[in-house]
Amino acid sequence: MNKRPTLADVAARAGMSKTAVSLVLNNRPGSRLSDDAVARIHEAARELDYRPNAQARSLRLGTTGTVGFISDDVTVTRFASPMIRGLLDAADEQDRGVLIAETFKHPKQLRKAMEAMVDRQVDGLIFGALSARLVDLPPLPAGMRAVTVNCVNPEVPVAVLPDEEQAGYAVTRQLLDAGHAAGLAVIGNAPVARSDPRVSVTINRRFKGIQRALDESGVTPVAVEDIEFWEPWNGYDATKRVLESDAPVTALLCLNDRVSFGAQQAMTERGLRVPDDVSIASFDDDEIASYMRPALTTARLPYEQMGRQALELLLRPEESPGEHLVEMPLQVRGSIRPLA
Amino acid sequence: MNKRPTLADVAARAGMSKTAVSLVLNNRPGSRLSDDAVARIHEAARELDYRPNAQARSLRLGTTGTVGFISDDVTVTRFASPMIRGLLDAADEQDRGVLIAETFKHPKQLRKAMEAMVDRQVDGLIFGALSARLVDLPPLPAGMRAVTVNCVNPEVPVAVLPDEEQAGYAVTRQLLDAGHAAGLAVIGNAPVARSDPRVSVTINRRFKGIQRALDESGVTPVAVEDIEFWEPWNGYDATKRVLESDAPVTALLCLNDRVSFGAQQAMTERGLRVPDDVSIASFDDDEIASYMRPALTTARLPYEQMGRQALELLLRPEESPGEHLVEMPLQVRGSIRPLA
DNA sequence: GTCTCGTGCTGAAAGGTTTTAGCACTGGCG
DNA sequence: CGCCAGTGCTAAAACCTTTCAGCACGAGAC
Repeated sequence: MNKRPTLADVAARAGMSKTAVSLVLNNRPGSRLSDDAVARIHEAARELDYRPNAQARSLRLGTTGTVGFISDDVTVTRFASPMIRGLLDAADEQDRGVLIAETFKHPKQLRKAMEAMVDRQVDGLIFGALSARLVDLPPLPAGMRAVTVNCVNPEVPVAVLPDEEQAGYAVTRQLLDAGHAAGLAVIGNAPVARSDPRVSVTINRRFKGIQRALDESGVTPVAVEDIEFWEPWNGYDATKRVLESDAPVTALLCLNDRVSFGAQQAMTERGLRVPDDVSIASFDDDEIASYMRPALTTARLPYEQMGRQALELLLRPEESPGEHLVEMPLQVRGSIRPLA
Repeated sequence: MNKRPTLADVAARAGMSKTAVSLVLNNRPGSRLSDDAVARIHEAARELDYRPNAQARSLRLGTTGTVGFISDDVTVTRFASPMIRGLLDAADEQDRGVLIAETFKHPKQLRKAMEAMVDRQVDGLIFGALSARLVDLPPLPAGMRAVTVNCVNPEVPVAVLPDEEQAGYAVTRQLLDAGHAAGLAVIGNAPVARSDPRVSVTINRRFKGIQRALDESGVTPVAVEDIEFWEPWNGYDATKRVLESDAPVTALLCLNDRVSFGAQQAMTERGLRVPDDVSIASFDDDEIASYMRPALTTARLPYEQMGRQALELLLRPEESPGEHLVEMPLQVRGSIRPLA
């Protein structure tokens, strides 16, 4: 039952002082130790399989090499997974640990999670949210670095968000370029959500991008259906309404993939096929998008990139305040048929 | 730019020694301080908003109040989310922090992740995997507590697994009880996976439970289709084969929900409806199961419970070695039609 | 009047690291 | 010879907590 070797053990074995060992192992420039001494120290450390005690080091340094990730619900939803992946990946590259907490229940929980992390002396905090919205946060301790990802907060200087305007433009462009200018229906206008930043700060940008593409080509949709929540059954209902209205629809621009999924079911029920009868494109690249047949053309929410970028921005010494937009790449699959 | 207050600050303010403050704040039994002193100390701590320095405490105590969670891929997939939720939830209740890492790339990464956590002196390690399989782990440091969740390893004494045998039985029972004894097809036998514990240690139990229910009622399926990987397109193909064989099928027992999803597509294409023409039941309660119309009857993989239980077992002082099976609750939805 | 015991409290060490300040020695220069 | 600069190295403090050992004092017992 022998404990972990300490710096002192290494020093003793190498016949040097703790100072010397510390200097060598952290190879501090300017410490002029003989080559012989350096070699002996390295050898002793290797033999003992010495690993520094992180607590002791943090205590001395006031820094832990650990960052905290706090999310409302993200951690905990399928949406989150790629975000965490990106974050962990980047953290690993920079030899940082990641402490994680979720706070989906209550502001009190958020405060508690933050305190727990601050007590553990994290070097920075990343706040993530499920939907890209304005979030409330308790005041940050002075000097605490922070970045928000997929959300914004006035106290936090740097935010990582998906570039929804670009995506709105790209998806619409894709449909128009395929010749669907005359028969385009938009499934999922969301008047309520669009007016409340606490629901989403980016949703309007998605629409703005869509509008820009439409204006550019002088196109007016043949139908625009409101949906309050972008869920499959609502997409199903809305699509049904459009199909029953006898509007000359050749393509559905759905506001997300779950809506597309519902839309496709509605079409299948009426004997319409994708993309032969009606094309579909949408947003998010939800898992479901690749299960559908044909697979869905969609603009991907780049969660992994966002997670990665959040961590890198947090650790980057030079502040780069402001919004960092991450491109939403278009996944071109089989759901759009080019019209002759 | 004032730093956090320390124990010494509180002591000074209360006119007491650091010892006294420590005693009071951790209310150690047997330390007999006057009521007056206790009150003064609490007051001083409150006024300064004192919070103990976690590193210093850990250094002294050799314990950090933090557990590590390492997963192959779990962190990072939608499967994982509920597991992490359960784990974080339980951790929060016990005032533990959770350090997280993933190792989906390489054994070397796993080793590195473990070392990082051991260096940070976690009080215990939880290993999670995407599929319930036998995993390789580097040797654990002596005295390190550990539990595996959704995987097993000979070095780790306690493992948390879903109770697949019970689920197999329950799902099959549900179909048989609905009168489908004479027309039951099994979609997704997986001969290769069944023979390799490094792919899955639980898959055989699922089949065992199915078999038990079949034997109990003296039922032989009208078809058993092999599928190597349980993905939608394979389910689609397998179902198509069954439908084309003209076997008198009234119900499909699919081995997971993604297979069900593909199966349903194959049926829709042939103009068959669920559940009117054919019933379906399966396993996992994947997100997709609730999107399907009708929603799928399925045995839920209880990831959240498993995560929670893993953490609780890790922290429970009395060892309870062995496998801990968590029930897979049957989600009864609309995909099974009772036959008259 | 001395001993013993209980009460209320504190000093100092320990835990493992980093870092500042400085010691001892050598060789070269005036 | 005396001085200085450079070289190779180390003692000790500091980071903040917990806890062991024990001090001082007063009261009661003998």
